[in-house]
Amino acid sequence: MKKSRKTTLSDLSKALNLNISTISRALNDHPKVNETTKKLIKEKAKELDYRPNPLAQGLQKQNTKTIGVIFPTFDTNFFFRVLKGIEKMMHESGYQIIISTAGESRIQEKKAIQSLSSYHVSGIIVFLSFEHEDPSFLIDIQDEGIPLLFMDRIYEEIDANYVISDDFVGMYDTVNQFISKGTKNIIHLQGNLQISTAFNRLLGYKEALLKNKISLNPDFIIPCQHQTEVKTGLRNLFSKYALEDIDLITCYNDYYAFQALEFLKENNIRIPQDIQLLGFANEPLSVYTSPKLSTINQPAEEMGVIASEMILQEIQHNQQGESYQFLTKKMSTFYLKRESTLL
Amino acid sequence: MKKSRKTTLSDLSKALNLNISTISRALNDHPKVNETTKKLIKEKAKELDYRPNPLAQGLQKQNTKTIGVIFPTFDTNFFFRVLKGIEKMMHESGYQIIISTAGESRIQEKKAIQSLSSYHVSGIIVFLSFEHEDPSFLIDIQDEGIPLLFMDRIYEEIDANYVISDDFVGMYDTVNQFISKGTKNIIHLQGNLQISTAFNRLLGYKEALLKNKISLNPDFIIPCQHQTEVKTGLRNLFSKYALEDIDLITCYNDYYAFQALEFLKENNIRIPQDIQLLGFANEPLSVYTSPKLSTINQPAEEMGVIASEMILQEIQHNQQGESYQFLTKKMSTFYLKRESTLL
DNA sequence: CTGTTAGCGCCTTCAG
DNA sequence: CTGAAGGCGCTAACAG
Repeated sequence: MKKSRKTTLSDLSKALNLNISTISRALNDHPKVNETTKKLIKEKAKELDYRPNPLAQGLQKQNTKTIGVIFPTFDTNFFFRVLKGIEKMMHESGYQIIISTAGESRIQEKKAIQSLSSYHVSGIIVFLSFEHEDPSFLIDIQDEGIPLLFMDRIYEEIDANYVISDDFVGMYDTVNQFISKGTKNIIHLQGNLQISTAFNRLLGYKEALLKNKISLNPDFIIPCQHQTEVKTGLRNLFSKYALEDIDLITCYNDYYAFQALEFLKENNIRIPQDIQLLGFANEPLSVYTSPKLSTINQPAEEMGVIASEMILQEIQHNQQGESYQFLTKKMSTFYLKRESTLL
Repeated sequence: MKKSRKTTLSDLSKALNLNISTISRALNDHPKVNETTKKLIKEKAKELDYRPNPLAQGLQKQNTKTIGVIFPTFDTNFFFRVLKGIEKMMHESGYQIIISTAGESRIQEKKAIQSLSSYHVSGIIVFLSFEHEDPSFLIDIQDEGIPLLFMDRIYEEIDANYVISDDFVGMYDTVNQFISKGTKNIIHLQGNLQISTAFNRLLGYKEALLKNKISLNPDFIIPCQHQTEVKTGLRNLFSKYALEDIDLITCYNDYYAFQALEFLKENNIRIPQDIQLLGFANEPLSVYTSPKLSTINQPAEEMGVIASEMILQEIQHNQQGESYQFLTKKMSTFYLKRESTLL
C-alpha cells in the first residue's frame, strides 16, 4: 500500500547526477543538448515512467493542452455526436477535453465558462443556450488570450470563430420544395425562440411560405417550449381543424417529431398517407421509428471536427504571434427522405 | 484589445497593502483573520474579479477538484445518461469533470487513464471496455492516491469501489418468468463476450434455461460482435428453423433488438404475435419503435449519481486520513413490458 | 491576528 | 553544451 509518488524532473536529476534543467531541456528536445546525454535521459525517463505534470506545465506556460467544451445540457444526442467529432480531433492533436454543462440558468452558464477559463484551457468551444444581455464576460475571456469558438449561434457583438449549421436554409429549402410539389397546409411545431436554432428554423418555414405567397395561418405555428408540450399543441390544433386541413407537420427537431408521431399514431392518423411528418437534426434514433422519420440532416460529428480544426488553428496562430482572421463556417443541411413523408 | 491578466493574490496584496498570505487566508475563511479585514479583502476580491487559479492550487495541494471520467466511446446513449447523473452530482459538490474516451485499443485506454492521473484529478470513474491482462497500471494509480471507481464491470484483482447493474439477475429473472408462463423456444442474441455485461447477460439466459431443465440448443445462441451482425445471424437462424420454432428473442442490448426488429419487419414477421422481442437497457429511443420495445431497465442516470456519491465519499475519507471500506453497489434492473412482448 | 519563508513541478533566462 | 537561479500562483508552517 505504498503511496508512491509520481517521478518528477528532480527525481531524474538525482538519478542521473545531472542538473534538472538539462533534464527538462532534453525531454523537450531542446537542440543544444548532447545527443548521447539526451538519449540517456530519455531512457531513464521511460524507465522511471516519468510523465510531466500538466499542472506545473500549465502554471508555468499559462497554457495547458486542454480544450474546454460547454454544453447546455446532455439531453440530446446531437451534442453527443458533436462531442465525438471534437474528441476525435483533439485527441489526435494531443489535447485533453474538459467538459462542463451550463445548467439551466445564464448565471450558471457564465460561471461554467469562467471556471473553464481559470483552468487556463487553450481554448473553449461554446454552445450557449441563453441570451446574454451583457456578453462582456465573454470578451473578457478572449482578452485573457483564450480563444472562444461558438457553435450553432451567432453573436454579432463578438468577434470569434463560429460553426453553425444552416438551420434557416435547411428548413427554407425543404419547405419550399414541398410547396412546389403541391403541399399546401403546413404546420410548424416551433421550439423555444430564445434558442437561435429554433428561431432560424421557424424563420426558414415562414420565408418559404412567404416566397410562395402563401399567407401565414397563425394557428399553424404551434409554439412549444419543450417537446412535452407537443401533444397538447396538436390536440388543440385538431380540435379546430380537420385531418384534411393539414398536409405536413414540420418540427423544430426530431424529438418534437417523435412526440408528434406518437400523437398521430395514438389517434390512428396514418403517416404519411393522412399527414406527413418531418423532423430536424437526423438523430440516430430517427431510423428506428416506424414509419422511419424523414428529417433534415445536420452533420453533427463533422461540426465537431471542423470546430476543433478551427480553434486549433487559432491557438497555433496566437502562439506564434501571427494574426488570425476569424471565420464563420456554415455547415450545410439537407433533406433526408425516409418514410414519414411522400416527396 | 488589452491582453488583460487575471488578478492574482499578489495583485490584491498590493492593492490593499496586506501580506499575500493574509489575503489567501481571508479568502479561504481561515478562522484567525480579523473579520473586518476579511470583509475588506473579500470586497476587493470581488471588485477585481479575483478567481483562484486552480492550476496553482492543484500543484500545491496535489489535488484539483476535478473528477476524471473514462468512457470507451460515445456511441451509446447509456453512457450519456450515466454522464448526466455524474454531472449533476459533481457540479453540486463543486467538482469539474474531465472526460476522456478510451478509443479502440487497450493501449489508448491505458494512456487515457494515465493522462487523467497526471492531471491530479481527485478521482476517476472508469468504464473499461477491454480485457487487460496486466492491470497493474491501475493499481499504480491507486497507489498514487487517486481513487478509482469502476462501472459496470468487476476486476477481481482490484480493490476498489464498483457500481454495476445487475445484468445477470435482470436477464435471469426475466427469462425465468417467461419460461414459467409457458414460453418455450428462446433465442439469445449474444454480444461481445469480452465485455462483461454481455457475458453476464448471456449467463443469465443460460442459467434460467438450466434451472427450468430446458436443454440448451446451441443454435439458439447467436453470437454477434456488433449490432451489424444481427441480421445475418437471424437470417442463418431462419434458414434452419421455422417461425413456429421460435417464441422469443432476447438480446444483449436494445440496439441489437432494434436490428432484430427491423429484420422481423422486413420479413413480415409480426411482433409480438409471431415472435416476441426483448431488449436490454431501456434506451430512451426504445419507446419510439413500433411496436414499442419491451426491455430490461437499467437505471443509467442513477448509476452515475451513485457512482459520484461513492467516489466523493472515498475522496473525503482519504483526505481526512480515515480508513475507507470499498463497496460494490449493484443497481437493480427490472423487466419493462411494452408492446414487443406478450407477458 | 499578520508577516516571512519555503516549496509544489516545471521552464527559461542568464552565466559559465 | 550544462549549471544556477528565479518565478508561475498558491498554501502552509513557522515566527512574531
